[in-house]
Amino acid sequence: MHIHPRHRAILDLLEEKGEVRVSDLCGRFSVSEMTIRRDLAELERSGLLRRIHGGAVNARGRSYEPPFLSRAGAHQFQKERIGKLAADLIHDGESIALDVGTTTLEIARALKERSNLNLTIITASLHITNVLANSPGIRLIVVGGVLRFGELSLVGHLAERAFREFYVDKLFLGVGGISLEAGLTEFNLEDALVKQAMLKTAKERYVVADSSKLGRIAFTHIAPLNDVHVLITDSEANEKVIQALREHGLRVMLA
Amino acid sequence: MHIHPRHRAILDLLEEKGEVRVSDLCGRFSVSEMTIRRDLAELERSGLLRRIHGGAVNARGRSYEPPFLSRAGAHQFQKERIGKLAADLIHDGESIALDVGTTTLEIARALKERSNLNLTIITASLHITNVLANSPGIRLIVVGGVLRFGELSLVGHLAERAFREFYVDKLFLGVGGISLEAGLTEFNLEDALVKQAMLKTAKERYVVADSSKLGRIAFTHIAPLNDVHVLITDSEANEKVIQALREHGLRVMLA
DNA sequence: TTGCATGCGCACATTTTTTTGCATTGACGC
DNA sequence: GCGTCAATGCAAAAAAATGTGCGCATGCAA
Repeated sequence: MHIHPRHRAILDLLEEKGEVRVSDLCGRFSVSEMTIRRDLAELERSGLLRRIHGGAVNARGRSYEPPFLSRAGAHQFQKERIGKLAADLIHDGESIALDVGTTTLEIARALKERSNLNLTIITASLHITNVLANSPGIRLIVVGGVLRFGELSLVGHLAERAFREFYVDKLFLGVGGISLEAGLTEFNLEDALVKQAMLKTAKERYVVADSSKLGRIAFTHIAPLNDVHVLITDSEANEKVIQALREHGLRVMLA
Repeated sequence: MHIHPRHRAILDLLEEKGEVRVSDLCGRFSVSEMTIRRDLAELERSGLLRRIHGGAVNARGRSYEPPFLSRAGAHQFQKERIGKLAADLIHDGESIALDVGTTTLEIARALKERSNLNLTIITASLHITNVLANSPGIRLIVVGGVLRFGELSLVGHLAERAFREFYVDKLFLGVGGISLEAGLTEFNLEDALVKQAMLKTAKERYVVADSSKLGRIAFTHIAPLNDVHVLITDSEANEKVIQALREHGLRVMLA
């Protein structure tokens, strides 16, 4: 990729100060504010910084997170964008299944931001439950099961059966990998079984996966690609891979 | 999600001091009180702090809603003693059902302290789940259900059915009231239904109730006194009431 | 009770920043 | 020379952040 020297300089400044302002940068580089905004927008798309009103801050070191929620640092920014886009697809009154995972957790966070939304949400993730607890307007159904440490996900026959009993408008599924050859795959067998159950009961089925998951094959098979309708990923994704997935009949949305 | 540096600074201050005031913050950041109020409102919506009159306090650590917290304060010492005593009755290898409530939560906390204990615990309380998550040796089964705000308890047919499917060695039940006339009673109907389901599947059935619950009658009937074997309460309890309960065949333990 | 002080939050005004559409520039290849 | 294309600038419109005025609630002291 051809990197603009100004971009490099902006990132250096950001590294040094932690925060930069549009008004400051345009003077420093003798360009218009418009140009700086475009620069920042592009750098933000690459996940190298985060835009704020009037400037930008370092993408790393966002520290005010509730401690009990572990942030998966990797591709965090892409996940947030995916989460936001997914949340925007959800309409008032719908019933939604939210899978376990850091990307789906971002959907939950984005949903919490949107108020006056009446939703029924079913999930096997206690992280998501903790985020959405006490959100007015959201009726939260937690499936039962054995608690899997770390992920705080519920697995086992209680979980699988619970999903079989509810029919939802939309499912947002997280995966360990998605590829043409192996379809949807996952690292943990028990989680995979739950995912299979989820897939059976949803009208519209979305996979959310940041670009690092594309083309990757994890340990267990979940389902063939055809079982889902839409993939939501981020704009860093390799174009050829996306094209191939589209030709396979999958609708792909870029966040 | 907004990354406003001021938000970040407010949270840092909060972390340091434990409490911040609107009037102080608006001077510190040279903005109007209105702006600070808006900031605090937004941060509260994200669950990062708790608003109080004139300012905000840290929400981290014990991160949940007022109703539960305020109730947790009452008779806290007694509850801790009861929890400790109950936990001491639990032996390695047993399976345990832990009911929803502040007293049973203390049992969970006491259990977490005791290491090298292999247990299977089933519960409908997300507070308890959060306490016991990642405790080595404890296999945690969470029943499913609809999340009841405030209590963070799971209710409904998923919860009831889950309890019916597991047989446990010991059940520790919390109640809203316990009396000779009305037996075991509870404030919330849905919780009461779940409690009934729990009672059916346990070999040894304990009620934990601090002395303020004795002689009190809450809204719904759970079960007659005969359905439980032991009451664990604190030593503040009225002796006559205890005597009466003992004569009725209930074993009473004082913590 | 009344009056006062404090704090809250809505509605609207103001300021700042961003977005958008379009024009301009200059490098590059033909 | 000339068309193309990416980079840039400009200005109007839109959106976001902030400030101000005002009514309301609460607590406290006269």
